[in-house]
Amino acid sequence: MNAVEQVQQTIKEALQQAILKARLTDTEGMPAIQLETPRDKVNGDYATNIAMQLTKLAKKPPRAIAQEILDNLETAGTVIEKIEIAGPGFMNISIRKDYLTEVVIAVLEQGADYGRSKAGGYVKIQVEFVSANPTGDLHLGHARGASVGDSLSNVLDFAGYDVSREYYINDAGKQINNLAYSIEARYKQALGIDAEMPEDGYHGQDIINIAQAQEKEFGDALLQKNEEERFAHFRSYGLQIELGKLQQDLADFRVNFDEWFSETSLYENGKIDVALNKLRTNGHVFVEDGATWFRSTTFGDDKDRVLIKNDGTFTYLTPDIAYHGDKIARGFEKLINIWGADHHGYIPRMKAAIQALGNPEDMLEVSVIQMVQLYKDGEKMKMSKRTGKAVTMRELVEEVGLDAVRYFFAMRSGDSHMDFDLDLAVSQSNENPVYYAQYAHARISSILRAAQEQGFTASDEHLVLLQAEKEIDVLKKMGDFPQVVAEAAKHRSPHRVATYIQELATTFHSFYNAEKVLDPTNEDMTRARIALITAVRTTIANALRLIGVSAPEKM
RNA sequence: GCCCUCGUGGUGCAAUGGAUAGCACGUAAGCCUCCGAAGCUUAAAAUGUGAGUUCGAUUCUCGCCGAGGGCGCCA
Repeated sequence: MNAVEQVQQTIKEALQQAILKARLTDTEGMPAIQLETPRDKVNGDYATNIAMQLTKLAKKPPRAIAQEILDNLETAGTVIEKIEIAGPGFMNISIRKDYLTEVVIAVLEQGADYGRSKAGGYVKIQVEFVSANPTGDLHLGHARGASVGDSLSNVLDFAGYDVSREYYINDAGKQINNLAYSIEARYKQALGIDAEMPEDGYHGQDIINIAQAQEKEFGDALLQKNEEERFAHFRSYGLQIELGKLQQDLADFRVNFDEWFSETSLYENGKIDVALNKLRTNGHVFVEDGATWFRSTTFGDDKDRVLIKNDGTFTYLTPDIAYHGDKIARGFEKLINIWGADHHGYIPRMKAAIQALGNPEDMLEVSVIQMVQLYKDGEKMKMSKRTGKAVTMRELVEEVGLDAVRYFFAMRSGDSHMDFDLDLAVSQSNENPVYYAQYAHARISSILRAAQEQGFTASDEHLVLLQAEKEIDVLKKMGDFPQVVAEAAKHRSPHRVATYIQELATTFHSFYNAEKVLDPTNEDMTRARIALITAVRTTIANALRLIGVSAPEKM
């Protein structure tokens, strides 16, 4: 517990004591006391709506309850400087100014860990995201999914969850066969043979490149192999290349996974049968029209789903159920899947499967990431000019820059349909929001460099001097960070961190314009302010790190 | 037709059921002999619509209107 949390804890305990003393409820009925930071600072440093929450229990109007709490509250000698009733029954609390500066000490002590908390209780949680088929390049939508998934994972980790990031490789189904056939066709074409692409083939440039590389390496030698061998070769080779490319693209996007889980391994380890048997044992499977079905309607799906087709092969659902069964068997208490909006119709059957395997429905959470629309020159732009295909993640990063892409996706809630303004993201000017936060970090770095040259050092001995309005604003905003992270984790909304970064940068810039940090005529104040801005820089860097954006010392 | 997501200033987005609805772009007016003006200050401008639940609704429920997505023994 850092210094700020201790202050909050002290206030909560004092309120609880007062409530008990006033006999408004007993220990059993005591609601959790929420301290929020009021929007408007005339309403104090903290506010609580506890009096409103107690209306039902105490059967009195909120303001009367608030008054009774006040009458029984011991404030002498505590951090509470002032407490008053406001509006419909809020209790606004001002704390002694010398306690506000505790946050600076907390940040300087915790450094890169400032903002970390135990809010998540170390629940074992798995986040599965991207999971694009290894049959081509990642595109725009994957970039958003990767950004949101990675940011969410970072936030969960920081908020005290035990997080694992996982990518599910669809390396077993029909699409991989199509990949192999597509490479084969391109290979033949590279040899000058008239070959037709398969009906559901992949027409991307990457496939042509792979085939041409094969032609260079083997000439026509692969034609000598029998069809089965050649197919197996293209299949495994294509998979290796495509997967390697995915991994590289994601690493370059600052997204790293703990586990790359192969669909094929489910077949090899017999896990599909394990899952099917469990569904059968639990009575959720039936046979009809020559197919084997999962009675998902038992769990609210709008129709039952085929598991084994009448040709004896599995539908895509079957290994997916086995996969989720395996996740649970590995001990995860919570599964979060991040899916594109085009898969959202799949949620009810997957949730049904989770339940059919004997688990609570809410064990699986699916975050749906809505579509991204690129705009350039005010016009909708779906296709890449270069390739005529959907814009790839790599192209987007090349054009816009990694930080801007990560920031733009991190800014938005995943469930909002998003318009990505390419001109704004590309612009290297004050119009671009990513620079705003980075600029604050660079600016502080610059001041600290100057401080060092002039022989100033930080000191936490004179923090009490930080009394100016803008300084108080910065202190309070900085103190909010751990709670912001915890809330972002709880609501699975990493974009709240981006919103926070914006706010913290604003309070800093505003402070900067109002007060001079380096002042040779006031060394104590200077040293206190250096401590303050050092803490701000750490907080901004930590927050930027959570959303995968760099914190530059110079720009 | 059924299901899901979303409707907030001119535009793009925020807001655990709480106080005077935030931010950015754009618009208008100011601020650098001074630590980085990619900054600051000020102004105008918004909850699609109709009911309901509640002390209190941008938030929850239902209807309507609008946008996107999904409804396969494809993945």
